[in-house]
Amino acid sequence: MNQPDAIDAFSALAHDTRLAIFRLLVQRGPAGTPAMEVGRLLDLKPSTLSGHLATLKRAGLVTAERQHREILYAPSFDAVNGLVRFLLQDCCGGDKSACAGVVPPDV
Amino acid sequence: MNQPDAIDAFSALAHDTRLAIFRLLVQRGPAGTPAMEVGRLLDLKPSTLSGHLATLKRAGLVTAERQHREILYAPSFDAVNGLVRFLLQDCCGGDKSACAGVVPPDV
DNA sequence: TTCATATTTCGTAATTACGCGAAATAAAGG
DNA sequence: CCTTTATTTCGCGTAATTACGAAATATGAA
Repeated sequence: MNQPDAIDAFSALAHDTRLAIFRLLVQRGPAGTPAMEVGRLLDLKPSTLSGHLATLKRAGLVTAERQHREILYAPSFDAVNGLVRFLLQDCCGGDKSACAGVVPPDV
Repeated sequence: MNQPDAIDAFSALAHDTRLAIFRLLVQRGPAGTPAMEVGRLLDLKPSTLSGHLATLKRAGLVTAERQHREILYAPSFDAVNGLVRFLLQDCCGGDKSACAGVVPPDV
């Protein structure tokens, strides 16, 4: 993870509708959810939905796979982990004891 | 954590300079870093720095404490944890086995 | 108080993001 | 091929964000 990619990811999540989409995909699980179903559940116009899904995909936060007529979207947990690791990189000047308990041990 | 607060936090991080400031504070540790030193290290004008620090503080990502003449800024690790928990809430429809290993166990 | 240091507020101009209607494109079934 | 379903692209008007100079404010030292 690098700074520009992290900014793309945070920008993607910094939006009411996109954040709702991502959290919905998280709750639906790694098998993926059809775009149309996302739009139906969140009451989004097709063009608006398409733009937001494209933004999330470009940011690496979701993956897309065509299944017959529909496109299934699934969240990327690796992306979330990468973001957190990037945020907390070299935490506390290497003094792990300073932030033990509040930071995952593998950062 | 709720949706509007999460959006404020992600918006705050979705900016080149603010992300650099936050990561610098993380690396400096919980004792805090004077605003002026942040500005010196990242080469920021006072008004620009002030605005960005205020944004990060409003988003709950950093804390500020006056120490003599300076204001010490420190990162909030709790805020990061809260964001991640919010993002991954009710992951995979409650089927923890679906995302074991990629998601912290306490989400 | 007087001065120097540290930080915030305000105004402005340039840039970018936003939703969504309409039209175009893609894929699969009949 | 033709139709239906699913998704994307384009264009427009609107709204929010940005950096930063200049001035104001706050704090502590002399």
